[in-house]
Amino acid sequence: MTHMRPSATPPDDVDRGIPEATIARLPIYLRALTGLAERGMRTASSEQLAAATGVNSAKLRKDLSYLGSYGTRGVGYDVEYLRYQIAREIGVTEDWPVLIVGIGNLGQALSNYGGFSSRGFRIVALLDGDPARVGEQLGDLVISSMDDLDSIVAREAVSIAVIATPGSAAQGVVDRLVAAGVTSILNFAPSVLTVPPGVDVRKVDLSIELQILAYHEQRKAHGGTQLAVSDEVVTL
Amino acid sequence: MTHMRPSATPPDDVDRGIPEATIARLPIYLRALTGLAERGMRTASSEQLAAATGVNSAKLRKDLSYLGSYGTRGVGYDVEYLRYQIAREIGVTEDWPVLIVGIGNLGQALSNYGGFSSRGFRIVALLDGDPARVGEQLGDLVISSMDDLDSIVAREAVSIAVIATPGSAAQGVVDRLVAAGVTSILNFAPSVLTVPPGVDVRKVDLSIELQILAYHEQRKAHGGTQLAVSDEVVTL
DNA sequence: AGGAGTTTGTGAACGCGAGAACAAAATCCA
DNA sequence: TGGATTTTGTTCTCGCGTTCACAAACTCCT
Ligand SMILES: NC(=O)c1ccc[n+]([C@@H]2O[C@H](COP(=O)([O-])OP(=O)(O)OC[C@H]3O[C@@H](n4cnc5c(N)ncnc54)[C@H](O)[C@@H]3O)[C@@H](O)[C@H]2O)c1
Ligand SMILES: NC(=O)c1ccc[n+]([C@@H]2O[C@H](COP(=O)([O-])OP(=O)(O)OC[C@H]3O[C@@H](n4cnc5c(N)ncnc54)[C@H](O)[C@@H]3O)[C@@H](O)[C@H]2O)c1
Repeated sequence: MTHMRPSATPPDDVDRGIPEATIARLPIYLRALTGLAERGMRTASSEQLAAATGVNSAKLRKDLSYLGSYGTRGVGYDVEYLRYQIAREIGVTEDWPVLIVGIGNLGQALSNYGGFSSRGFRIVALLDGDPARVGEQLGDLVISSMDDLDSIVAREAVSIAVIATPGSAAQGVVDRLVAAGVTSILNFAPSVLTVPPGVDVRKVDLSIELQILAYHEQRKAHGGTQLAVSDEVVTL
Repeated sequence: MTHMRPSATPPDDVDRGIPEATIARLPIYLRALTGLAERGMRTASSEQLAAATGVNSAKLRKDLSYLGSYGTRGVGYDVEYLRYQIAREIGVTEDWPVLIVGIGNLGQALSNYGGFSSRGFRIVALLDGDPARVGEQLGDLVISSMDDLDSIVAREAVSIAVIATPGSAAQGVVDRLVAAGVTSILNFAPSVLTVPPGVDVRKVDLSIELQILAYHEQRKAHGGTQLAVSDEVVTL
């Protein structure tokens, strides 16, 4: 998908390229604004938003400036207006249909979770490879067979799917999802997925998160650099 | 915790500061090495590891070089030896005791998950604020009351905890965890947590992940920059 | 109307991480 | 033994993201 404009050199134009790091923070701002709106706040300064989100206020202002000049100097941002603008930028003014594959421990927890609907997503189907599970009722939905994948994706216009199968099954499932037309995937299985260009994969790996915590925890225990300058190993 | 060595200026010494980005990848290498070892592979080159992890081989070599010179030029890395060295660096040669607070949909899925034990963690307690849930058996464990938090943390020497309560309860739970002596927290609740210095918090937010996917998905649908140079809106 | 106070939007400096490229070190083979 | 081959460890460069700092823009009060 290397689409490049004819005259390449000049970085003219309304460069619509919002930095990836900013995009990852927009949902945080969105959530904070929703919270502020619920508490009746009409406007909010970048400092207030910074306090509510834990993001540095200058960084927050720069992030918002990528969307346009939606603030008023001396006043701040209109909470409701900014909330809508961010939702529009992210693309969650309407709900996205989402499909979950692998209805085990985790898949079940996800399908029971009510928080997605208020954040721009609607779970439209649950799929599992185990024939014994197919037909089982779970909330409003019934678990479907993998055989129905293509028809479901087509009927519901699904472009986002969640994988909660064991790691060994994940690549096979991805391939089928991609073949069915899914182009965005959230992967909970601990495996490296290969997808064709144009398909996005994000992964959530709880073991990795814990291991990162463990690393820092270990450092805390061992107190600084042991083999450093003579400074008794204190081991607090 | 602003501990700084007397003579500040020269960056001499065995600078034990491994970049955060590297630390986040070590668990990926660890998992890949475990997989390769299971398939009987004795040595692996950086290219092979790169293929198995989806990480650029140069980046991978640089990451590993922070741990020491564990490779052999012309040969590669000894799989078992490197696996152990990484596990040691992360701090998962022994299991860390972990405690989960909030045994709802998600907390239950986590406590049923078998994958943690093989990756350096052992769930030692489940806590819930709902008195009706206390005493309920769940696998090997029984749900404890929040009143037992301090004694459990002390008895099991817990330093890592997982929060899976509703967002509204999260800050209160964190405060209690910190007071009990927990210094690393993995948070699933969609709220910004405030903790004293010395305490690490990592968050996992599924809605945010989905929203990031939605953003890119929206871009795919609208085909490039619409208001750009005259170049018919193609909308593939 | 005008000055004091507030807050945004952004230019500029800086630091970190990614990746290319290559010299050094080890193996293999004749 | 020595040259070809493989692969690591590291240097160098570049781009992105963070942060500071401040002028511009707006409100409020007198
Ligand atoms: N449960 C957790 O808390 C947790 C934590 C971290 C990571 N994970 C990861 O999430 C994934 C799911 O975990 P889980 O505990 O829910 O596992 P699980 O075994 O409870 O559920 C897996 C489900 O996937 C289905 N499945 C298997 N192969 C399939 C296929 N080819 N096509 C469609 N469906 C298939 C199974 O029938 C089962 O229902 C795993 O990869 C696990 O490593 C889970
Ligand atoms: N379930 C999911 O798939 C999912 C997905 C994304 C995010 N989350 C988030 O994870 C968290 C848990 O989700 P869930 O679906 O398991 O919720 P849940 O309502 O099913 O479970 C929450 C549990 O926390 C307990 N609890 C409430 N207040 C408490 C307190 N003060 N102290 C101790 N325990 C307390 C409740 O008794 C309950 O058992 C929520 O913050 C949710 O937003 C969940």
